[in-house]
Amino acid sequence: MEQLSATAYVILGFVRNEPRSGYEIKAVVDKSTRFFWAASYGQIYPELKRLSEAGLIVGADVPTGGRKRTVYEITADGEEELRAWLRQEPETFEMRDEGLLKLFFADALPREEALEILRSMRDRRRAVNAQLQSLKDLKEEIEDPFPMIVLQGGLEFTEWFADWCERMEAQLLDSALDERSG
Amino acid sequence: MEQLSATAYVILGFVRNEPRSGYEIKAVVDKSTRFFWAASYGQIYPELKRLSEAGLIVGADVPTGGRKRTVYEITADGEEELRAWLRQEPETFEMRDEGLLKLFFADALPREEALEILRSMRDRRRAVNAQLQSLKDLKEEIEDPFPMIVLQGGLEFTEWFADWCERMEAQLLDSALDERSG
DNA sequence: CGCGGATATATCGAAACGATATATAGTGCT
DNA sequence: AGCACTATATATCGTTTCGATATATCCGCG
Repeated sequence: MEQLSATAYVILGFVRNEPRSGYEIKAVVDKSTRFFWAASYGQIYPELKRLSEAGLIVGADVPTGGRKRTVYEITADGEEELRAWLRQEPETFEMRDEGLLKLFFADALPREEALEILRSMRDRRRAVNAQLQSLKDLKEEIEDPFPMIVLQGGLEFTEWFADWCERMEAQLLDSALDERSG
Repeated sequence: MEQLSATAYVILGFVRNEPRSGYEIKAVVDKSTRFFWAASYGQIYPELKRLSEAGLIVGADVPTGGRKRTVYEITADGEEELRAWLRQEPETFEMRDEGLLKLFFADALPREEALEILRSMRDRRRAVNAQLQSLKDLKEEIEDPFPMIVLQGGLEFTEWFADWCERMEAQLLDSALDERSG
């Protein structure tokens, strides 16, 4: 069998404990893993077909009134495939941060405008932190601790990053003073 | 004019102070911005053509022996375009971390194997930290402070992340003990 | 009853990824 | 001098992903 994409395992993970439709998978991804692994409809629906053909999930037609709807459950093979993947060393780690990119080239701006980049970055991280906090607030206590650990990591990360921005802003202000006085 | 991609600005930034070929741009990206903004040949060469046609850079044929070679410089228009972009609020922030994704679904594994994910993540962050440290070591003191600030940020981030992995590992071990004793 | 938003699936062009083809230059080894 | 290997340089191409949108039904609210 072809190597599955990480997005395939996102799907396996989310249909593991309860049956879900493609739409529901997209919704739950957007409320949780999106911060470190996003998925679009253009990935999810074709992937559901592939996983179904491979026998790792099974779909059941559960229409809501007259609108057709297919919910998927994981199979025993799918469970095993998911666990096998979880046991492998994580490979992909990618980051795309336009803020860091702008900061990298900030020498092209007057110093005061360069500082503005750091302030934007800080504000953005704080905003995401608030977003994560509201996610945390509406979550009841559950037996599976891992989603909460990851969410807590997101909270600490955004806090750390925002603080780093402030420290760097202060450092740049200090060095500007040094140059003028010394 | 069409909106330029962030990768276009990476190119503008790197040809700003010295003329560079597409190959050299790829090389310098791979040694610096790759950690928060990667670029492939498939983006760079077409983008060089577009930027050249738009008058934001100019190419000069500077062959090495019999091998043709085009190096690009930024124009006054290109400088202005770069600065205008730097002044805009950063938009894109994306992360894809297969480690966090596996951790998120780690309840599907026995607890001991789940901890192994955190150990892998920690090791990986430490390895990247060492990589960044060696980059830092071979860099002489220069007037532009921003690339070094960003590099220092990468060092602190990888350290923070590795430490977080260790803290979470300890926390999971503790809670496992609690369950057994209480 | 009708409007707007949520549910549900599908698709499609544009962009990005990443691997590789092609060709020449330089470097080191025997 | 001959050879292999790596670096330089540009180009391309199939696959994947993004993200926006088309289509259709359902439900709640006024």
